[in-house]
Amino acid sequence: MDLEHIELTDRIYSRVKKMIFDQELLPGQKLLQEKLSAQLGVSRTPLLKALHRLESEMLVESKPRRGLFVKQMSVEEIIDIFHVRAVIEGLSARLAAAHVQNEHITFLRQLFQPFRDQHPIDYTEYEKADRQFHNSIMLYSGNKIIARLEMLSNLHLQAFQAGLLRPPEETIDEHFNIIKALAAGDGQQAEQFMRNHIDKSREALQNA
Amino acid sequence: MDLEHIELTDRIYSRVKKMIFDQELLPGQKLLQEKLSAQLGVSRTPLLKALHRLESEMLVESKPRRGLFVKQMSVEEIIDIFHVRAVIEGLSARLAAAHVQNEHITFLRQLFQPFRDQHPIDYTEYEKADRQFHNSIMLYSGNKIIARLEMLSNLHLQAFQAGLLRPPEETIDEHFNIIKALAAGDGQQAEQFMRNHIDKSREALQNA
DNA sequence: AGCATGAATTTTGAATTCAAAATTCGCCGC
DNA sequence: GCGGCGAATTTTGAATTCAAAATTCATGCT
Repeated sequence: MDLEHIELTDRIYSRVKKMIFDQELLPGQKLLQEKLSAQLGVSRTPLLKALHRLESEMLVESKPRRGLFVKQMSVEEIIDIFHVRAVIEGLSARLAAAHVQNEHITFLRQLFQPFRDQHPIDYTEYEKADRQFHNSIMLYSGNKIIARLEMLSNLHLQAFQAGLLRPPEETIDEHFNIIKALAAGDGQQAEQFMRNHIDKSREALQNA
Repeated sequence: MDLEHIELTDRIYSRVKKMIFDQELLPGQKLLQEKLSAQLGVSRTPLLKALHRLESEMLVESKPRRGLFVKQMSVEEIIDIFHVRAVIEGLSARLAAAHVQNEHITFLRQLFQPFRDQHPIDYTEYEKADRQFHNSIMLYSGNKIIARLEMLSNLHLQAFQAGLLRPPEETIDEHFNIIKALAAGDGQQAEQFMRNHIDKSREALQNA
């Protein structure tokens, strides 16, 4: 019984995901299966499995009989995602408040500490911290279904790169307020703060 | 250019999904790829693609090197799902209130009309109406991401069959109240009613 | 030159084949 | 009779092959 074995598909999945996040594969680009699988040194079978998984995470899009493409998000879709994020992450914050640990709070604080007096703020670094912040709270919720939806908070990359989102200067305090509510174990307030935080970003997007 | 063509995988996907809902394939049961694909008259390739799609919808579970199984939900997981449903469907109701059509309202009302003075209520029929009600409102939200999460409201089947949920007599009025709020275009209230409705079912589940 | 037609090439979707891991089954000792 | 051991069988994960559809390319026509 070989429980250690890591599936080829899983490794390919991670590599392709990274390629998309690193912009080695660009939004809208067609994914030539033969070429990509050759590049990765595997057959089309595990590559396809990985790509279908990414499709379910909305990073890849399939056009039947046409091929698979790196998903290109429209502003409308990003707005839809933000609506969903607001309520899902609001719920996460509420649930997390009930059983968050001290180490968790410390970790969340430390994520944004470097930017408190950094001028100008390194947007790319801040964006990474932001992603970690949101992903962590979803994990701390302890809800397994939310864990599956984590990808929702990884999808606004394009909007961020296009400069469509609010600048760090505007959001950093909101993050600390959420952390405060979590630390106080106040689920209602944590939920409210998180929802407002994400809703404001959506509104910025809608007015852009 | 053959746009009409329906992929084999898609047909297999629908058939297997139906088999699961119809309990031809039982929760926890192992899915023997060779046998199932033979039954369906296809090779393992399109069957596997379909099963992986169902996996992303949480109807099927994969245990690496062990095989694919019809997913068996634990009560904890169902509770997690209800937490998520409450906020997602609450959001759906709020968004739907903004642009719901008269025909939609009529359709929703007509779903529950038969049960108003039916005694005793046919639980199986009511469950179908309930599913349609929730799915419809998610569609009326107009949010494409919510449409992708529709499956969440199709997953409590087991809980229902186990008699763990609230009886129709208790929920029918809640449904009509939601419809009223939608008809009035009151998004806030529609959201509140929907959240309460689903949260109450979750609480019933937690106390069972 | 620009466009339409159709042949050549590429690429996808599906079936088949193959190797490695897991499961089953029968044998043996106790 | 029961439990463990190992060979036979089954099943999975991955590669390869094959057919059908889509795309590209070349040719000839206006």
